[in-house]
Amino acid sequence: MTGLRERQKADRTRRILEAASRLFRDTGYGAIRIEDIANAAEVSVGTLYNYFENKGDLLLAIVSMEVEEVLEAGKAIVADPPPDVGRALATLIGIYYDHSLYYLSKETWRTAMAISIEAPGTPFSARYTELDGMLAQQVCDLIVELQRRGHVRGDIDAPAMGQVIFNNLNQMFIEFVKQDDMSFAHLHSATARQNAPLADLLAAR
Amino acid sequence: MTGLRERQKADRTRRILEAASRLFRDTGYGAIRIEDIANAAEVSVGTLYNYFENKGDLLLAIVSMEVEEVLEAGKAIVADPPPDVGRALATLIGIYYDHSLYYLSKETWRTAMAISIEAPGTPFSARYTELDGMLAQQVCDLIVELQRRGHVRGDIDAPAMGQVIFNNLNQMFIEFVKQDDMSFAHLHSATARQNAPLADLLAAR
DNA sequence: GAAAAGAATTGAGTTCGTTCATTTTTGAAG
DNA sequence: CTTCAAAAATGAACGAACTCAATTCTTTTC
Repeated sequence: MTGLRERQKADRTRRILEAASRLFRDTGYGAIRIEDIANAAEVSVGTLYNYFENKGDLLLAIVSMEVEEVLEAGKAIVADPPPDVGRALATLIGIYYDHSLYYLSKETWRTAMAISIEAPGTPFSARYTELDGMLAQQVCDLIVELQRRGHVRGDIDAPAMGQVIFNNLNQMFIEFVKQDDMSFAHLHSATARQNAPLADLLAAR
Repeated sequence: MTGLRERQKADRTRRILEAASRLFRDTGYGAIRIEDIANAAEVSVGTLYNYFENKGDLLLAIVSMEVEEVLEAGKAIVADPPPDVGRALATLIGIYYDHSLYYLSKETWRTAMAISIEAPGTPFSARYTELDGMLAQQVCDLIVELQRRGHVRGDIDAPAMGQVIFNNLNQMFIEFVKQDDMSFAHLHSATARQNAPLADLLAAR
């Protein structure tokens, strides 16, 4: 049976997440005070801190939900990838990049990534890091799938190469959000150039 | 002529940097208050803010000095690298990694990297980012030098591959500082495994 | 259904980074 | 040496994240 206490808890969590999500999106993480979120969610400041360790952890809870979506979207590519390695990688990475700025601004990404590095022990920071690992795993899975289909050399160390490719796209994404004037097009082309020799290495001849 | 005002300015900068460096090292960035640094440096809080934009920028000024040392140390390797690509990369990366924890703790690195992502516009954040770019350039330089000596294929896109290798080691370093229980040995071996296929790709036959 | 136990909420208080109006110091000009 | 303007230093005040002792609400027990 679902008790009153349990229902109220779930409802408060939802209200806090929705309020924070909307306020962060509309006005930016830095400009919103905890009190603003608490008011909008109709809870007290103290209660908010019963649900989330701190302001940063609340942000990472929101960001994690977005990453979960990206991960889900990536599954389709891994399940049925283009036969060309370069094309397959570009498609998967394209999904990652294109989803990223749909809900979250560069400023929000900067804050989220900064927090995940600075405070890795917090619950949703751990969750975010875990999801990051799952994205890396997905790149590895793509390579393995292409190996299975004979489009990638069988003697390639898929986990190692997948990690390298993921680390590179991750770092490029950091550069991208660090520079407000860097365009999506530039991010895509820079990553494509870097992936070209790697795709060449992977490709079965 | 070097006026009094100029000398006092340089002296205050030095005192602030030395005080902050010592206090951050001894007690950790988070535990030290601006007031503590100001007291130790024998300046007022307001004065400290005339010299550094904020607490984070002061930390990045300190960290940047360490990165400058690493960059300097790397020059020797680029000037006279081992002929084997894998060995050459491992040597250069070894210098980067080994220097890193000599003066600065994992906690300090986490904070510094977080700040450089979150507040990229601050003076010493920009300096730190610039130095990071110079490290990446150094990896590229190493590859070019090995190309020149005939130990790396001439048709390799050195800037692209150098960037990939640097981005990977950078990201691995982030993972390293995020996990307090991750050892140096693990960092080295993971990076070595990832670099193996890349070295293979680069090597002239 | 009353009462006790336990769980969760509350908001005033604390702490610390940062600001800025005022004061002090320095260098230049007469 | 005195005066003046510009530069720099100062620390009290401010704002926002976070805490915690007191209070209120749920659940359980008899």
